[in-house]
Amino acid sequence: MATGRTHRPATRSRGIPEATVARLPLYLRALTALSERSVPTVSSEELAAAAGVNSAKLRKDFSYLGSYGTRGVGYDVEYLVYQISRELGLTQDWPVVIVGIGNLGAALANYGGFASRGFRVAALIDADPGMAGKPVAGIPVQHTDELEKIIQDNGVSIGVIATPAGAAQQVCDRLVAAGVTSILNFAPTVLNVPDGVDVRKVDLSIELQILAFHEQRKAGEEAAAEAAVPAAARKASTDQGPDGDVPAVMPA
Amino acid sequence: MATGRTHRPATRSRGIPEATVARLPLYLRALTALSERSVPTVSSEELAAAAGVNSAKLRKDFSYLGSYGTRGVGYDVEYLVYQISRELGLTQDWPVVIVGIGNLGAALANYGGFASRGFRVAALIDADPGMAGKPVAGIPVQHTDELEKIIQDNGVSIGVIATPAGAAQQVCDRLVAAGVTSILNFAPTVLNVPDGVDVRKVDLSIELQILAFHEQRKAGEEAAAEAAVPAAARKASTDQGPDGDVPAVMPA
DNA sequence: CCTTGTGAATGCGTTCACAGCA
DNA sequence: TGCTGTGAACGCATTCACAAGG
Repeated sequence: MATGRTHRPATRSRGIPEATVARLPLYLRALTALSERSVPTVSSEELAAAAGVNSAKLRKDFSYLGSYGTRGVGYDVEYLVYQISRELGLTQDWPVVIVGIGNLGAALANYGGFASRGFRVAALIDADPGMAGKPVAGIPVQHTDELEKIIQDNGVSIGVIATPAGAAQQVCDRLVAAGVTSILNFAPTVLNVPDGVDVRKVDLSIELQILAFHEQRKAGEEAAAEAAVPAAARKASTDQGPDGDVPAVMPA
Repeated sequence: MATGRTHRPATRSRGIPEATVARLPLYLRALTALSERSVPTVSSEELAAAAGVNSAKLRKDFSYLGSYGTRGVGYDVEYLVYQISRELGLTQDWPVVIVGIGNLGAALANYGGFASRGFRVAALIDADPGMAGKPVAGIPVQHTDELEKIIQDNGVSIGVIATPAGAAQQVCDRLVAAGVTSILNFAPTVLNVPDGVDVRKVDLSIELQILAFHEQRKAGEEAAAEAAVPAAARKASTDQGPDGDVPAVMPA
């Protein structure tokens, strides 16, 4: 993991486990929904169900933030929303640039979930001079030449890369040199970044391949199950081990 | 919990750890690149660098697949490509449907990385009757009414949900009822699925929030560092672990 | 009673370090 | 000699089960 640094720095570490951090946005979303329905309090059991995790995990997660619940009652929805938002740094405004305004970049620019939480699309950047000036999602696309200036003028620290794979590392280098320290990478490439820069990646192709792996195994199991009873000949031939553990890719 | 099986069933488990499975596509991509450059063999060290992991992890990962390397030499690139492809189930063809042809759905339909590995977009489905018949990425959009028929006629087992959050669960239920057993969810919702169905999710907003968390912490550390050492003493770099790896989005 | 908060137990994944083998 | 393959050690995450406390 990019971030999972294990450093034990001088200051009394605030130390929230990475796995917990990754779930906070999930809790926040569930809480926001409750808040909109004006639900005042929620138990760990209920909230866990809404977020798709189990309640013990949720309580443990919250215990890293502090003691925000009331025994015998549950958690105050509004208060928790605030605490988690603050912990995630969503009480401030994060200007974001998107580099690479193709199909995907445009889709990201149009994505509403952006503004909903502290994120603001500060600029769209593309290498195609023909795109310069054209508005996408109401924001004019700017040319790559302006990249450094844009980053600096807007104090951008988070960049989204939606370029073709071939351009990604180069764009990444420029973003980092200009001061970006967090990158969300949609290009199917491994990005090399210096220490102190976080990279998270989203890769459709990888996700599908992981699904295919499990899918294939399910098919093998079916066949094995079918063959198991009828045919007595249990040869060791099929080395395709029928072990039935299909891991939970997600809560649910 | 959807899946989280823990059972240790009869047969001796073929058991490839989930974390390993999630990295196989990464190795495969690096190997494919080497293959295209006609590199015949590669050491664990080199391949690990290309995939952005450390070599011990890579060797351990491969050890779950079998002994495909040669001591003192390394791995045969072509052979490994084949073995990993087979393990991931990419030697067969996976028809996929995309439901929800908005900005994102259209971007996914146009995404080239699909066909490159065993995946084929069998159909595009949208609830808007106005879209029916319109071609996106060369494929005519079909109406949601046809969903069940499409799934069954094409033997689709993998579905991609790119609808608005409000429609996702409903679409998911219909996909599952029609026979889909693997779902890639782009909608910002927790999907409930029966056992035996795998769900992976991709959520832009969550990724950004995780980045924001670390970003905020960096800012805090900077300030703390500045305050801690008023003037001189710039110590030996910032802590930071030795490994410069790149993360993964993974389960959740 | 109820539900939170948390030590303790367990399980999984990563890393280490070296034995085994071309 | 050099690199793979792997047992063992370690560390992180999850789960259990119950004490604490409204």
